[in-house]
Amino acid sequence: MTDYKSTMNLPATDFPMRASLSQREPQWLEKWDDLDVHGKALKRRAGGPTFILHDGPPYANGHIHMGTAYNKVLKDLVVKYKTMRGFYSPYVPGWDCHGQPIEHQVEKELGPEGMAKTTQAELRAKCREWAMRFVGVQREEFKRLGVLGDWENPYLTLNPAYEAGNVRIFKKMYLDGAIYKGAKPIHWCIRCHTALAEAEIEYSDETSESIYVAFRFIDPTPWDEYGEASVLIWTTTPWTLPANVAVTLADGADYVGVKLADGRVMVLAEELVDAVAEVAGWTGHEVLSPRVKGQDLAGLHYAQPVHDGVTGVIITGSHVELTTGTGAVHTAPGHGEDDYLVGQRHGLPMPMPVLDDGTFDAGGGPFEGLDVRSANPRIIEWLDQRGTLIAATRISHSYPHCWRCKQPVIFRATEQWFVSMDRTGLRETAMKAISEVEWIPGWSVNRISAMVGDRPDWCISRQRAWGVPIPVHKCGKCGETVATEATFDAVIALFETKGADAWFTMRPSEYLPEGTVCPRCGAGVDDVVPEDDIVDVWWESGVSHTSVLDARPELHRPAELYLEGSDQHRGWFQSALLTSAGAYGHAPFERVLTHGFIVDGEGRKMSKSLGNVVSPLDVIAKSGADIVRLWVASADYGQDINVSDEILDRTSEAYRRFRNAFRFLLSNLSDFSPQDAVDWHDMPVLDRMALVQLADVLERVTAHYDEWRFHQAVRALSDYVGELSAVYLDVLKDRLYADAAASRSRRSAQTVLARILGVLVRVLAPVLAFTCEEVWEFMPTGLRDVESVHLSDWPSVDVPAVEMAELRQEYAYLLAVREEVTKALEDARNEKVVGKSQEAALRVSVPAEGLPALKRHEGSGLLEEFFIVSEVAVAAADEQASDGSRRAAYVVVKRADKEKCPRCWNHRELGVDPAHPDVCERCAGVLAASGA
RNA sequence: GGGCCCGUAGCUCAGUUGGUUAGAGCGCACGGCUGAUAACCGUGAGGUCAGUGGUUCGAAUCCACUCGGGCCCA
Repeated sequence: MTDYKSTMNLPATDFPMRASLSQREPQWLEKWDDLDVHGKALKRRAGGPTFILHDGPPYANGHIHMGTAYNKVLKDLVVKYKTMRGFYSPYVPGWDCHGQPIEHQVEKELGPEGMAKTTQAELRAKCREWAMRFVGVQREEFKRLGVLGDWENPYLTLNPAYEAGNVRIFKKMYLDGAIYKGAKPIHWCIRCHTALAEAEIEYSDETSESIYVAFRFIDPTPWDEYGEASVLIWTTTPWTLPANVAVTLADGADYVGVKLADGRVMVLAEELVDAVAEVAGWTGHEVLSPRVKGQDLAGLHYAQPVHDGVTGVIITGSHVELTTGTGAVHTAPGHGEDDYLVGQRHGLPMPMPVLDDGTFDAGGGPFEGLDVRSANPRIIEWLDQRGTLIAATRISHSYPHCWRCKQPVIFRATEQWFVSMDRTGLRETAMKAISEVEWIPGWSVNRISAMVGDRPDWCISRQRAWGVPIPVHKCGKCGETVATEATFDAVIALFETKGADAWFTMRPSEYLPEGTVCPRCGAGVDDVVPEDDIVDVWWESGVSHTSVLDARPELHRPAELYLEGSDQHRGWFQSALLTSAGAYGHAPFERVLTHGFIVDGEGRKMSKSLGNVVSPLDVIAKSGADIVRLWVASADYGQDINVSDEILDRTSEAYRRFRNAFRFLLSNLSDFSPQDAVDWHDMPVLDRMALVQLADVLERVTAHYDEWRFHQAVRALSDYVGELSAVYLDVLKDRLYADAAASRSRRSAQTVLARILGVLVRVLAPVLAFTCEEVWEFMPTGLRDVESVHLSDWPSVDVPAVEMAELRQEYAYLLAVREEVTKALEDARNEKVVGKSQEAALRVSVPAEGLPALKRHEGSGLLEEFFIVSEVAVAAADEQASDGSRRAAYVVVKRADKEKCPRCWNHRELGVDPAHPDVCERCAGVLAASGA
């Protein structure tokens, strides 16, 4: 038998079936670098509509993780899509470079001795070095993910111009009266004389005093008829009693009086009476009526337990627990977070009798001069002598300690700087700004509104070294704040030229205007000293709308989009919103997209202890960045996003399907160029149907992208490619392989394949950034108009609109019939009647309503082609299925009685052409034309 | 403890204003093909829609509670 294989147009391409992404991707990175794809894309879009996605700066410490990778890829997806749609969409990545974690790392590296020898300026230099190192590390890692942007010129919060932006906003808000100096309790180490951040605290068990103290009421109470009433409090920090100003009760809880054996009445939460009685060793006590709700006792006054002649007040709060203690919480706003917040809400004073070194000043009353720890037993003894100590024991509990000296830390109010939410109406302005922003997904607006709606004033000062100074001065003589438009402008100029480092090395007289004087005592510029504190890093990153969006000519404020994880409702979204609302009166973004957090396959957070951490770097090394990108695009970011080995395996399988489809398309276009294209009206109806399908899927996918539903776009494409492989591509093989290479029928098929390829490679490019570039390189040169797929335009498919509906309907009908055919073929296969479908001859019976649609194709070859069988006879169905249901078709399968053509493998009449007696008529024609 | 949110087949996702037997793709099982071949095609088995209780003629969909999970607070 002659070998006909060589006479066929079998698929041919060098596009590898195996992706080997981890090896091949770097090659495309190089190409993009060489071409400057991001820059070129921007030039192509210059003058067009803009779409600014403003990057939220990740912290420049450590390697990237799944969360940062996810976020960056999602951003890149948006930028690539918008760029293809014709938007001028520059992407300027940024890093958050200041802050306690870096300072802490550097300090740990230096060790205590090294720290002692290091000046603040030197420490800052080391912090800068550290930050820059990780900017470099993360930059390479983000680039490796295929993220395009201005990597050579990112924004860094430590750049002088950026630092100056902080001062611009501060100046505006300070001069408006929104920024004030107040006090707030923070963790304080009395041995190191320093403030501690949460990360600098180590918790360990500690034995503490546990005392119950009676605060005598001076207002009438519901229990007065039984004796002298007191509210009974419990505390483990007796030394905070001199700072007591209130007692907080639980709102809805019931309180009762308890008459003790000695006749006094103690007021406490009813459900804790038994527990307290046991600890205090009460016997013969009596629970008195009435039972009163916490809120009904609010406003009563009692005698301050330490200071004679001073009173405290009963208030209520939601933080009061009824599991331990008495349900009546001793409240000293200067000594605890809850106490501070509840104090703020009730407008309580905040006495702070403890000095830097932990000793009491005059506010400590009888304990002045003692340090807080040695004061404890003295206070207990003193209370006992006064008769107000009801019980005293000791308990062991977890207590915070200083990471440096391992000593217990205390909560102590210190002077801090605040942004007021209400003095200048910032809360109102911000709430209005929120309402003008598009929040995606929709629930996101609830979250940000709730947070801004009831957040306390923003404490923006930190007692650290590595950051941007609070840009005000104080009078060295009287302590008054020195901050005017002129001093702010001088600081802005200083930071812009020399950076914030100059704050720590220069004297104010070197950069402040000569005429600067203290507004209170009139001291001159030589007596002015700079503020020690630095600004909260959230403030710093927040002002990027000014330091970056306003500062860079290619960007603008407000940005079209901020896109971050949902934790940023508390973080960057809010700090950006508040600083922008405070300075400009509106939001810095037009819309905000938030995504969920990365969790493992079971939905639990990733942690080292659970051993479920997946690193993007490992995935890149094992499977490639495109797998990461496809995983990102496939997930619904509206909720938490799962990742696990299994999920990534599934992602790789989905990837392979796309890749194989690309390979098939490429391999059948190796001899095709645009001038071979066949016009719409010269195309077989199947090809026109395929183009309608393509137009439909493109429309769906575009809508999904436009509505930020990337996973739906990927799904639509995946479904499309699946059906394409199963139906159209499978059907086309006969024409592609067996018809004459340059025949109109084959060229028509190729025309459609080329359009499909052109659409797929473009619409998938934002997701499969590397693979689509690879495909681009393998496409016939006539099919690509630019050097890189990432420079190309979003595709369109031109199909005569009037014909679409009919073609769509007819295709749907043919497909329904085809489904019955495949089922029947499967049955026949199981009966060993046929193997491959080409061995089959069908009789297809259809109900009357479908008959004309099918009948008119009978004998044209279309049905045989579409079902991939050798013969189709169409008949009217007069029967119904045995179960009474109506099917689209009833199919009888027989083995084709004609012989198999050795060339095209269809069963046809052979030898019609005596010149080629072995083969069927079609193949004979092809052979004759090619001169074989 | 509070605020916002999530829980549909092994995996990723659809399920329109509550309306027949809850869908798809992948995976899996079985089969076909060997001219997309570490591919391709077909058939099939998988779900008490987290649970419980309500509202309703009817609930995956509305309400309440419980369980599990996430972020942010405390």
